[in-house]
Amino acid sequence: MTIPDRPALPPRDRIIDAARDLFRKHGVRGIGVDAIAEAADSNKMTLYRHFGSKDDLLITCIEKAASEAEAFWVALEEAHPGDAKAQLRDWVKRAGDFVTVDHCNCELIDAAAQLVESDHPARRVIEQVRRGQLRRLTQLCRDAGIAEAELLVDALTLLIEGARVNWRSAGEGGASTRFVDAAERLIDSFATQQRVLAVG
Amino acid sequence: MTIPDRPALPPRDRIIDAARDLFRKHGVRGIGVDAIAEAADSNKMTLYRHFGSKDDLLITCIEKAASEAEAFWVALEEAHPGDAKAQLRDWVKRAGDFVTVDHCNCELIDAAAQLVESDHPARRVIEQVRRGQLRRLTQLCRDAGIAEAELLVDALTLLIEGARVNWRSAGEGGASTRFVDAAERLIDSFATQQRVLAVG
DNA sequence: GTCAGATGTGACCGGCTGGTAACATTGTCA
DNA sequence: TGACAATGTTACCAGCCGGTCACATCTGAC
Repeated sequence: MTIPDRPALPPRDRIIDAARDLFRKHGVRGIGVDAIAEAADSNKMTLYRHFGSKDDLLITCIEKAASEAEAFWVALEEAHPGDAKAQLRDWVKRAGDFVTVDHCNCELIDAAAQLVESDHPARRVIEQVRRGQLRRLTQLCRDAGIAEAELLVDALTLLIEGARVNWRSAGEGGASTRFVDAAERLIDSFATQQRVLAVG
Repeated sequence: MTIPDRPALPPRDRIIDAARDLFRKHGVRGIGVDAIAEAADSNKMTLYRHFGSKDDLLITCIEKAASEAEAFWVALEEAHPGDAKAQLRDWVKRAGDFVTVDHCNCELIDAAAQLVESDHPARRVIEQVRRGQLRRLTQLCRDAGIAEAELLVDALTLLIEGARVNWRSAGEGGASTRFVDAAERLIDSFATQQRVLAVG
């Protein structure tokens, strides 16, 4: 157990890392603070000195995931400066990895979606992060010349959320590995704008 | 509280109905047997006389949802006898309602997916039900003349699971209302078979 | 009426979990 | 060395929850 490969990290960071990992694997409700502290090679008391409550820890995790998502967009722009179409194509591929690689931090968001009590303090943060992501992706689609950018983004949202859920329940052999293919087809459909009811 | 509009239903059925509703809303982990019994206008003891454990109740709920899904396919065949293309088009529309209407029984399945412990007794049932659904949908696509039926089914799976998750977390205003549009575009794409990398 | 089976009621147990208190340990800086 | 802050350890509390027990109530069949 524990994470012996980064001894230099202070307890607070180790706790956040462990919490993100375990929240992802077991759900927010499925893991206890004791287990988180132990996995972080720390203890419950230190956890509560840094985070006032389990919810507080959860929010911190989400915020860290959000800041990493920020880096995602920066990398996209740096890889294809000024080329929105290339960025969109690259976005699909990276999102595909993002979903199927085990280190998928966004999974935090739907782990937290289990908190159906809509007044949960984490919901606000989650909504804010999600809105930011959607705004950026919509702008990217628009820059890439997609007319109905909002529609495409909604469709891509369904695909990516479905892929995350499916990955967690079905794993390697599941449908989530087809995310990239499906996303590219949708983008094609919106880019060419030729909607015929081909079936029937 | 309680469900006063069906007094004739025996306690066992009321408990199943209440459990499905509450599992859906709060997740399997988020609701207690006491609350289920009370919502069913019954009590915990009667619950445990009919179901050996909470897990047992969960499995019964999933099985009932599965049998209703069976009725779904029967209705589809009756509505368009022998016309696979029409059935596929209708499937999309019905699945769209299925997802966005609050009475979405399939949500049980991903509520149960929170049970990440892979040895949970409900997992077996869930996997079995899911496989059956996929098989039927694949056959329908094939009958409708889709060559790469498995690929299309995987893509539709992602869409529908994403729509369910998104509906729960975002509701009316969310992306899940675009499910039908996205699904039709995907079907078009697979039916016409003309995949050009239109973007870029 | 009465008998049996199903249902309802309240109390209870044990384990887990979020959270706290008190004290011990370590490490660092002067 | 001494002092201080951060961290670790142990024990504990309270509440919730899955599950059980003993007993009361109801209902329909005969």
